[in-house]
Amino acid sequence: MIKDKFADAIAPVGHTDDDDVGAINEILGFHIRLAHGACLRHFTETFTDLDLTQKQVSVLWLVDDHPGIAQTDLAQRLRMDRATTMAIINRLQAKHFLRRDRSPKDGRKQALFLEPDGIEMLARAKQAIGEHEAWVKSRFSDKEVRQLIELLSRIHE
Amino acid sequence: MIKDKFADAIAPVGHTDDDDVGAINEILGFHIRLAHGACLRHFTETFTDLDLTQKQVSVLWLVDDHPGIAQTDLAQRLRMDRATTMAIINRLQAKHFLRRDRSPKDGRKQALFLEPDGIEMLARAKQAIGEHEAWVKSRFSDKEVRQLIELLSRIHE
DNA sequence: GTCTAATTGTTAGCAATACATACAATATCG
DNA sequence: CGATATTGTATGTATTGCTAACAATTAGAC
Repeated sequence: MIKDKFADAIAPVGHTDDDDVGAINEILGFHIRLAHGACLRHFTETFTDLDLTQKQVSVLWLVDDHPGIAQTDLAQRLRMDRATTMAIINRLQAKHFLRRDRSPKDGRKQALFLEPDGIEMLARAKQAIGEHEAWVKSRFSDKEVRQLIELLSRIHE
Repeated sequence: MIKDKFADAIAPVGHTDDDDVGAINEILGFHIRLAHGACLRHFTETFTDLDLTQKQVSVLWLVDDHPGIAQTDLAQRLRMDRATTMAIINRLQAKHFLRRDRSPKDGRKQALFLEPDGIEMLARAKQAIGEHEAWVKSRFSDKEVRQLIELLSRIHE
């Protein structure tokens, strides 16, 4: 019944209006992190029913786009280390969303493939991503979206 | 000796070139998250010696900007819930970077103040943030930085 | 003023990264 | 063949984000 999250009204401590000193608000990285937080929060809400995280959806999506992809390749594309990738793959496998096949070409590698459950879940996830994206993009014109993607890409590429 | 992180060379699985289907690369949220990841990773590297996380620095900074701020107010500004804020404050207090004083005006609130160690650490942190910011901003013109901040603000505000 | 409701801090617990490290199996190359 | 690198795996730790419950305090309704 109690809406905990951010319902808390703030009791302003002093006088400051967030735009005084060598303000934290001038730090680009600060805004990137806040925007990410807002984004991730809305994503999580949107995916409450599907019980999937952003990382998990990304993995399903990439495995679908690249059947037989290896864990290392996945990790590289999503900028994760191998241990973290393992944890995510394990969770998805436990839910029967994907399977590991030993790669015939390279015995060290595990080729990843979506299971039927995973294919269905991905379809639903893409639907939900549509909503989520609409929420994000509602703030921008098409031109601004392209601009934003271009600028952000310079950071992570 | 082994540079684990992202040293893994990728073994391209197939043919795809990342720009075929209803690509994941067209999702704005995806780029926000990758950019955030890259940002956070560099931040963490920059702050290895200081042993501070991004959240912790933000808290120190805000407590310095708003002496006597309450935890709820902090949480609201950084978009965290109360429990998470507690954990962060506890860690910072354990390091003697700040202290809790019961607020004289509202017995429920804890007024936060930096301790001498915290003040010194924040000074060093701001130095490090300068480097970190330079790394981020090196990709952009001044105009683009302002643009980016303006656009990102629309998401988290 | 009193009683009820809301706020604030706190504690405990859980899930999901993110990372380091070490190990085994496999592949590659001199 | 033998040294080295790659890949997956297992373990362990830290941080974050959230829920749920509880006590103390305050604010509001009446």
